[in-house]
This record gives sequence, structure tokens and C-alpha cells, in this order.
Amino acid sequence: MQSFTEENYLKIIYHLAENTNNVQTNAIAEQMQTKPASVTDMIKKLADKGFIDYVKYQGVTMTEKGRNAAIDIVRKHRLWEVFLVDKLNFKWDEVHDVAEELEHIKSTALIERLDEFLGFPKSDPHGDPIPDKNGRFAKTQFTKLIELKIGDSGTITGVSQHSSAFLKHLEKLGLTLGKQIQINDVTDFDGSVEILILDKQINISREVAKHILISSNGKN
Amino acid sequence: MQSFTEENYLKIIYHLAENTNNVQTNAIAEQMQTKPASVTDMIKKLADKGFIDYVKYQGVTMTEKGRNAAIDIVRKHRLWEVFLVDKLNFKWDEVHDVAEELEHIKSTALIERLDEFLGFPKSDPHGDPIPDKNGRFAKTQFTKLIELKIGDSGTITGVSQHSSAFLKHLEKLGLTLGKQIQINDVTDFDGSVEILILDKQINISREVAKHILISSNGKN
DNA sequence: TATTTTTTTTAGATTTACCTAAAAATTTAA
DNA sequence: TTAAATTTTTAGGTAAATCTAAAAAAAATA
Repeated sequence: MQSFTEENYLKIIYHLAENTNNVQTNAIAEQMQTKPASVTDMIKKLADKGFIDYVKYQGVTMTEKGRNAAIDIVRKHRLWEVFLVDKLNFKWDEVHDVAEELEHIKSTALIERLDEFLGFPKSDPHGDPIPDKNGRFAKTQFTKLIELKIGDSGTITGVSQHSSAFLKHLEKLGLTLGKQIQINDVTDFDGSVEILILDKQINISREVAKHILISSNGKN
Repeated sequence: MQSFTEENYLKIIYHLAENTNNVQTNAIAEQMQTKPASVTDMIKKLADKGFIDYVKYQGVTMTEKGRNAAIDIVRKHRLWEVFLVDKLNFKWDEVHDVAEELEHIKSTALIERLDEFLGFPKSDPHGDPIPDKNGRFAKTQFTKLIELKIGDSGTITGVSQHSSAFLKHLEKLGLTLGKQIQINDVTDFDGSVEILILDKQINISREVAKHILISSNGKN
């Protein structure tokens, strides 16, 4: 059984490892909002416990054990988010911080019963997949909106930024999960994107377009 | 905002203060499963923060601030217990430890919405009253079963022991909340108590009788 | 390839919540 | 009311997770 801090490190290393092979000390420090020196201490400890492989100056990779531990935390986080939105009527931009605390509650029975209570949801309010109790989940095939070409269309199925500010902004623009969109134009000058949703033409910045995930068509 | 440990101390001091004026170091140590020396350290800290009044060698009493903080934790604990039993189908003997973790989640919005989701329950699965969001709750008028005389009757409305072993035992005997009972006899030799529930005659030990709370009649 | 810059680690402190052992105060009992 | 027992506190230390400052290694650049 790990401490809250260890769990947070594992989760962050897991997410960073989705994009790079060797996860670097500085990257972890930034995510954990702590100093690189503190990270070095902790990754030694996590390596001792067999959660990660660590070579000095080379960064870390997750072991099978570490990955399983991280997936378990991610599962809990996402199930709690569904609970908060579906049952307690939280908005999708209000759930992150609370789920960040709830994910550390240690009880297998609790999480299995919660899963059942929620009807075994496959994805959370932000479109992220929820691992089942064996840690399995569909690797989702998302395209970033920014990568689409003029004329392309698809459905908003996820976001890669969970900050309240970002999500509130999307909400205001009507860009919520499940919405159909089509790329009308891309502005050369600032790279902003003209999109069509429900016959309405709107313009979103590159920064926003980067964090909207689209599934090519008709898919769930 | 207090640490988990501080919250646990506050809760325990609050409960101990229900029975005595000055809560003693040793009593706290026993409840916290720690050493008296550690308690001395912590009560100094809690006194510095204004949660308790502390006079060396004289024990502690709660301040208004401390009481409010403690009641808030108790409220959370009991609401989560209701959630676990009513929504997730936990048994009344399975909820204590999980609620012990959940009570430390810091979010006023969460607990208010949970309260609403549960229908603003007035008592938890063990019959303990749930403070409302202003910290108010009915001071319940319970009598311990052990204090009843032959011929007395009443309704089981609470228990003063939350251990799984005790609650499972009660369940097996059919002694659950809401059951009507009547005292038929008290055995001189071991002080055990003969009681009648639903026309069935059973014998319970003094130890068990001490922890069953009865409301005199018809009351909820 | 040598030098500069960046990244990472080490060394030594700090804070929180604990501990043990011993001293001090209080309470109980002779 | 003194002695014994109990309770509480103090003193000094430990482990976890953090920090700063400085040293070492790796990467980038001239």
C-alpha cells in the first residue's frame, strides 16, 4: 500500500509515459509542482519498491507493477468523476480537484460497488476511458482537432486539458462531448480555426483546438 | 485547513468530551492508538490553532471552533455511511473503515450535494444523528439496554460500538435498528439479559446489552 | 572537440507526526 | 501526610517528503 504522495507520482509518471519512453526528472517535477531534487528522492524510493525502473541521469520507465498501480488510481479517479457528474450534478469543470482526493481512498469493495452503481461506465465526463477492474480499457483513437484539415468533420469525444477555465470556455462555446463539428477554414495569420457546429460558425484559437479530441465519424 | 491527523484528533477529543469535562492525554492516546507523549505534542499544536483549550496536566476542552470542526467531520463520516449502505449496498458492519477515510475529503460542495442526493438523512446506519450543514442535530435521548428493568420495552435506535464483530453479532441475533424489544428477565449470576423480540426469547450478555441503545417507545 | 547550458544528483536542513526514556506533576493509598 | 502509583510532560531522536545550494553528468552549441 502506497502513500498519497507515492500514488500521485505513479499517476503522473504513467501519464507522462504515454508520450515518451524515458520520463525525465524535470517533467515529473513540473507536474508534481515540486523541485527536481525532491523528485530524485522519490523516484529512488519508487524504484526500490519495484514500481519503476530507474537509471541515474536517464529518467524512469514504468514496470508492470507500477503500471497496474497507476491504472488502478486512474480508474478510481474517473469513476468518481462520473459519480460527481451523473449523481451529484457537478459540472464537468468542477470535478477534477475533488476526484483528485477521492482517488486515494483505499477499498476495492468500494470501487467495485461504485462501478456497478454507476452502470459500469466506459468513459468519464471528459471522454477519457475508464479501465475495468482488471485494468483493461480500449485504447482510444482520437485525433486532435488542430490536426484536422479543412472539410474534415467528426464528433467531439474528449479533451486533453481538464482545467476548469478551459472546460468552462468550451461549455460557453457549445463545444461539449458528442457534438458534431466540421472544419470550415483555418486562418493563416494566427492559426485559429473556423468550425461549424450545428450550422453555427465559430472561431477557436489554436490553443483551444489543440486540446479538443475528435473521433473521425459516427464512432462512440 | 487541517491535516488528516489533526482531524482525527479533533474527532476523538470531541467524542471523549461527550462524557467528561476535561479530556485526558491517556484517553486520547488510547483512542488514537498512539503514545501519550505524541498526544502532548499534538494537543499543544491544536491549542495553538485555537481548536482546544489546554492546561498542562489538566487535559483539554474543546473551543467553539474545535467543536465546529469536529462536528463537520462527524457529519461527513455519517453521510458517507448512509451513502455506502443506501446506495452501494454495504452492510452496516462494513462501512466504518471506509467512512473513516472518506470523512477527510475536503469539499463543502461535495458534502452538501451528497446530503441532498441522500435526501437529507437525519441518522446514519447505526442510529447516530447526522448534523445538518449548520452543525445542528437533535440531541438523542437514548437509554442503554442494560439500564432497563424487567418489563420495560422499547425500540432499538442505536448502538454505541461500531466494530464489525459486534454489529455482525447483533445482525445474527436479529437485533437491528427499529426492532421492538422487551426485557423478560435479568440473570443474577452473570448479569446477562433475557429479552423478547417478535415473540422470540433470546439471551444477550451484559457486554452486548451495554452497547444497544433503546428509545423508550414509539419514538423515531 | 571544447565550452556552455541544461538536467540531474548529492549534501545537508526543515517540518510533521511519531517514538523511547527519563523527569515532573498529580492522584491514590497507606 | 508522606509514600507509592499513575499520569503527563520534556528531551532528544527517527522517517517521510520536502527544500536550497552546490556538484556532477549529459546535452547542446560554437
